[in-house]
Amino acid sequence: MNERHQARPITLSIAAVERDTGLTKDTLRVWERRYGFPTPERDGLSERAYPLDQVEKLRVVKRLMDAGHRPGRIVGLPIEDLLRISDSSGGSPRRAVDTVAVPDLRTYLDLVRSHDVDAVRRQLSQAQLRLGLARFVVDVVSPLNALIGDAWMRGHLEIFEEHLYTESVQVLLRSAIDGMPVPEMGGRPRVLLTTFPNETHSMGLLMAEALLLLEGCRCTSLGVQTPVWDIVLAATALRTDIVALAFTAVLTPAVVSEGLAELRDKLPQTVEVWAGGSAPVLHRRPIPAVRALGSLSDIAHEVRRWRTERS
Amino acid sequence: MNERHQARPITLSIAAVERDTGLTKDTLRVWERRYGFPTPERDGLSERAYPLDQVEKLRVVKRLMDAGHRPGRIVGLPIEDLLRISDSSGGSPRRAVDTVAVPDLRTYLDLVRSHDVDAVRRQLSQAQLRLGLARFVVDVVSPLNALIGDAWMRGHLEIFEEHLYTESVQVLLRSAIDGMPVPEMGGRPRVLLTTFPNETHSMGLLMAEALLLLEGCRCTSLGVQTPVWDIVLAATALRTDIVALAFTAVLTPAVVSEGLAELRDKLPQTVEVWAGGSAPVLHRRPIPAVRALGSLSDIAHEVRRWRTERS
DNA sequence: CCTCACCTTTGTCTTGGTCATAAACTCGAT
DNA sequence: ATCGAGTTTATGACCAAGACAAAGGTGAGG
Repeated sequence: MNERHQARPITLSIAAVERDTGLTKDTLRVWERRYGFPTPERDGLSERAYPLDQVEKLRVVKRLMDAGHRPGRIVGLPIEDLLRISDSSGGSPRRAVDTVAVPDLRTYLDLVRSHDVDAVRRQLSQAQLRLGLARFVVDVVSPLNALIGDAWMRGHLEIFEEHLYTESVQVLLRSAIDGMPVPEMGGRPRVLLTTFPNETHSMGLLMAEALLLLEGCRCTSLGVQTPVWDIVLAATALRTDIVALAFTAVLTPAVVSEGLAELRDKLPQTVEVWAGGSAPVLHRRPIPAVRALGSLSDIAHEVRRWRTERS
Repeated sequence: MNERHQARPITLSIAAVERDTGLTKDTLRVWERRYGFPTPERDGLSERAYPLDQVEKLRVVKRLMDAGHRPGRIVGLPIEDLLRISDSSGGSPRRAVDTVAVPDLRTYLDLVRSHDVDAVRRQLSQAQLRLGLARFVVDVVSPLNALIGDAWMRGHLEIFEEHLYTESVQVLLRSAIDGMPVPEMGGRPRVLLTTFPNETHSMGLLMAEALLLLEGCRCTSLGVQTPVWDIVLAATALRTDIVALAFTAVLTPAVVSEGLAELRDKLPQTVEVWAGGSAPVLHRRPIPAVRALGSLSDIAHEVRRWRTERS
């Protein structure tokens, strides 16, 4: 074969960068105009061609913006500075989990990097049995997601490795959910799980569903990407008590806030809205009558509160 | 409550229409200029606001385009004509399945519309046990997907109803896959399953995985949206024999063709590429050394062919 | 310390243009 | 009539520059 074979592409089109970074074409162009970054080359006929290192920096910038930084202040900085900021601020506020029962998360990372899917699943499965499903989700899966996401952003992990990990965890969680005893027919609360349009990450839904089932809730998942109006229709049709939404940082703060406000407005007062996940807006700007859950472990408390209030 | 409560939105922004129809903002604007359709109103300050009926027509037009029609010829037609065309051409070429063993698909549709999730799952589960997994996938799930998609496109089904159906089927398929005996360690072929970026439908992957497992293949799914280069990396790392891709009509023909050609180019010759699903390009424009599977039932034949050739 | 008014930053939408590519068409030769 | 080559048309992605609303930040006055 010639040298084209196995040749990794060295530049990406604007559409590809939009896919990879989550920054729209409009934004990419306007940054170039305003901040002088990125500075794509031009291909055969004068279309933007982004070198890989710039795409990587864009990913880091996006991650920092999701954490609350503003582009004007950070796009000019060299990537080392960005990573330093990412380390110091984003850090890991929660620490000191039971390090005896919870093996070092880095072992999982290494296992993923070894591409031994079976070993990853075995190790995860063992952890789940050892810790129980609730602790497994809260103390292993959730922080591991963060660790994997971070490693990916820094280029320490290939996308397909991240996919292998995600797929393994999801298979395990679904299997655990599938195997759990279904709460009795009249069980309450009835929870409807979904995400907003453009939010394609279903892992949060799975983790929440597992924890809700452990609390004896009846769960119905709509999967991802349900428009607000359809959430309302579904909640009504299914006589839902609680609508639980999962968020990552893919949606803009405005979309999240407006969506939640609109949903809150269109749902009957008796239906609660819970929002959780890693989107920082949820806690920076609380929406009236929407409960922002700061962490997965809040789910159990909230379910008990709900039951108390309705009894 | 005031009249805002439970008020369905009557127009959509251009971004919302892009989401709902799969037509890009650029395309929507250029159609307006060239063909005089759609004709969005303008909101408070001169931004396009698309009435719902126009969005519905856009969905139908998109569906027809996916079936090979060209926009210039059809955007001018009234929606009734479009639906008629859709009926006659798209029709249902495959018929006369065993109507004794396979209950009328419309029963499922009615069940979905009744919002009784448990009943839907029960009915599907019974069908799976009655027919066996292979026939269930090929004769029930696959045509039912088409039926549901069609009903949704015509506005006979709410989005959330479609989500309820999808979720039910996926839970069932995953559970079936989970419960199947894992082929022995050395089992071949080893198949890698995934989709291209922007292709978020995982149902095709699940159906394929079920059928492949029934043939004794060792499957690894990367989930959806894997970039071409990462598919190559994964195939190499996992010593894959076959890369199986699933397509719907969300990706443009160009993206599909180029992606497959690029993938084919970067993979070792010894690794086969299989492509399946409802994207019409696959069969209109064959890609060298890529096997386009016309239907799910081809999977079994192809696996046997592979084994014969390698023995 | 809170609040309101003002300024700055930022992303999305706007118009109107260029261009490569694929489909459709034309026409001559077999 | 059928095929193939060359030409025209249709189509969607990209581009530039500008406008503007909304969110974020700042400072003065209570």
